Amino acid sequence: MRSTKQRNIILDIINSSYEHLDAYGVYEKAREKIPNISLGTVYRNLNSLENAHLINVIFDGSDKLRYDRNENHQHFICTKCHKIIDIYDLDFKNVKTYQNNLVMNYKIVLEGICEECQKEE
Amino acid sequence: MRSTKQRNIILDIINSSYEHLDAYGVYEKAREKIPNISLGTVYRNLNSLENAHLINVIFDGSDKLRYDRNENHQHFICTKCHKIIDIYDLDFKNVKTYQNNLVMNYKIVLEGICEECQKEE
DNA sequence: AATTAAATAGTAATCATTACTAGTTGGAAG
DNA sequence: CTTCCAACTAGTAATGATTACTATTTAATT
Repeated sequence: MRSTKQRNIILDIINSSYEHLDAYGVYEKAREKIPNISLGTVYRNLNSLENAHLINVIFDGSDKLRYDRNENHQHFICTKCHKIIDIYDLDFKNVKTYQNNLVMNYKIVLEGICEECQKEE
Repeated sequence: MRSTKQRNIILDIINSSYEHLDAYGVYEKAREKIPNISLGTVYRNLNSLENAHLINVIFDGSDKLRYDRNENHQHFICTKCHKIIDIYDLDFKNVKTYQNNLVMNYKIVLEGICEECQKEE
């Protein structure tokens, strides 16, 4: 992965934001620095940065993905308005509520490379 | 939520399958029972069943969502081929591997209704 | 049996994301 | 420093999963 002006700016936007931006939001912020940056470039870099484990994707239940810093924390996601709240103090012994948010269920996903894909190439 | 033939069959397909079907896969299985069922009906019912917490959605990193039984278990998802593996014996003390799958990172999401949305109606 | 809101089939529309193309550039190797 | 080329970019077109729409049907209550 080469270091380009576009990629560095996109990574910086994600790392310095606490807004859980979607691709278009990143695009808008990136245009402040590079006015003619292409939306396709933003998508391509968000994907490659995610593959390189430099940023994270969040599926919030809406039709668009959101992007997040690569920092150890968890999320509460509202199933009505799709708001994302960062969690730094998760206590699994009592998760019926988190602060004043009502928790209905939780999901744990391990991500990685499966046995078959490890064998390839 | 009314009980319809279509909705009951869709719920039954999800509950009796271990394949983590996507919407089109559910549609294909549903057509075996109701040949002229509409794809829109499948999408609409998958959404309403999920809102009613009768089934679960899984985001596997691909461009389509997948649907799962509402049963307490977790998932390993391969970031290369998007394979989903059910986990019934998650041990958080050692998650560098799960069986022979290499775990790169994990995500925990609490889902529910945020403080603001609880106030509404 | 009448009523009506919710659901359906079939089709059209949306729009987030990806693909494509011609031109540009990072950075490795001489 | 120059050459070189795979990786990258801007701009635009295409894709396709999902949702919206409309006329008709139906669950289930009174």
